[in-house]
Amino acid sequence: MGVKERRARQKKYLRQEILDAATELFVREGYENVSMRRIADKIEYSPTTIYIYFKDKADLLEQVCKETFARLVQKLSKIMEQPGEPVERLKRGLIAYIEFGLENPHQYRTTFMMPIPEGFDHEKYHQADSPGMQAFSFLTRGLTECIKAGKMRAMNVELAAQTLWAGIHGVTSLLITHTTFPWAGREKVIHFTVDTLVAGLAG
Amino acid sequence: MGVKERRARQKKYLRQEILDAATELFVREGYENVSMRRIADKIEYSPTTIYIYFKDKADLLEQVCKETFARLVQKLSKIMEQPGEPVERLKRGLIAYIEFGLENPHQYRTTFMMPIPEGFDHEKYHQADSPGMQAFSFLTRGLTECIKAGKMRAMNVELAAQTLWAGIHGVTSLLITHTTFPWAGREKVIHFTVDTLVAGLAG
DNA sequence: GAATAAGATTAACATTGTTAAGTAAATGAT
DNA sequence: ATCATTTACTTAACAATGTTAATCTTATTC
Repeated sequence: MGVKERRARQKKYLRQEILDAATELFVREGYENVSMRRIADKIEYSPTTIYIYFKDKADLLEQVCKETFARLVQKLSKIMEQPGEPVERLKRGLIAYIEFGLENPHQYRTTFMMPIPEGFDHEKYHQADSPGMQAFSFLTRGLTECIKAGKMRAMNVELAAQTLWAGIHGVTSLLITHTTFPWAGREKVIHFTVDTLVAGLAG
Repeated sequence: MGVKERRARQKKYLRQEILDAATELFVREGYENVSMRRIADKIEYSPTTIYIYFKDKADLLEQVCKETFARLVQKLSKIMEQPGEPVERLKRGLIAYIEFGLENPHQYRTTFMMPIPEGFDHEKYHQADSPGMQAFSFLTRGLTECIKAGKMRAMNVELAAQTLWAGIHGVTSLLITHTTFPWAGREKVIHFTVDTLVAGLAG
């Protein structure tokens, strides 16, 4: 009676295959430049098959981003688990975030830079276990550690974390969007921004 | 023999009328949600007429944004001309930038948050007299004044300005995109970010 | 008044996301 | 084993999009 399970397995397999094809195309050419028909061609199914597994194109993208940001959370986890000076660790986390964004510009753009589609479930989106929120919680935790260790003054941690997020999101998104701007060197800008933010918070 | 001039005037008039219609629709509903046909309907011309005055939809948007950011430059000019303590003036400028972005979210998004279309004239885009670059130059000038007045340590002004831009762009774009995020108060976040950035630079 | 040029329109194309209807095969029930 | 049903998928089509080519209309020029 493993019939149902085999079917479920097959379904899951195709779903993942669609997801992989979509990921590759989205990453390479960007969401807007990839049509449902192109994705379908890639996996050699008809376009409408995708709609059996995903509600629509936006849903497909959402799932792609979910996968990507699970990887970010993992990356940040590893950094935050490491022992050592908490301010340095926080800085490493901030830089890791920025680098991740630059390595996955399309996913970063769609998750953090695109308008949240109307009729979207905001509750769900900002739930504590969503990848975005998990990533954000590294900031508050990192800051709290710094304060506890006496390396930073006491402050409104939530507010400070939001400012940190604004800062690192700012560099990331600008570097992604304005690739041809005469930057004073990508690495330089990244490190100077992180240093400035942390110095500003340390007070 | 004022015929040619009258014609030119009429052409200019219709061009502006298209621009105004497009602006209103873009601002109200966002670039992607406005079709060329809708714009044409609004001014009671056929859709193809727009193509006589503008290369394509992207060009139309570009002109709309140009107009908007001329206004930003004006706003920043006024602030920077005012006398007073240079650090406070710089802060006021930063906050004005953020507020302008929040007041014109669609234009801000399309100018600073959207991928620069391929085959775009980067030379032209990052020319010194483009509105974006003019706005940016307020940062370097503001910083230089602070250093000259001995209120800030000597530093790589270009690099510091880019970090400032990253910071204020970060808050602006995040507040635009993630309206439902549990912010610790918009005003609070804005001011705390500006204060943190400036404090970090002052050193 | 005829020729010419400019301005605006009609019709159409290719492409998009998406849905409704239909088909074929695997599964379940009798 | 046969019939009915569910499942997986496809074909065909729709409505909307940006954009172009061809055409018509109107105004200017000679």
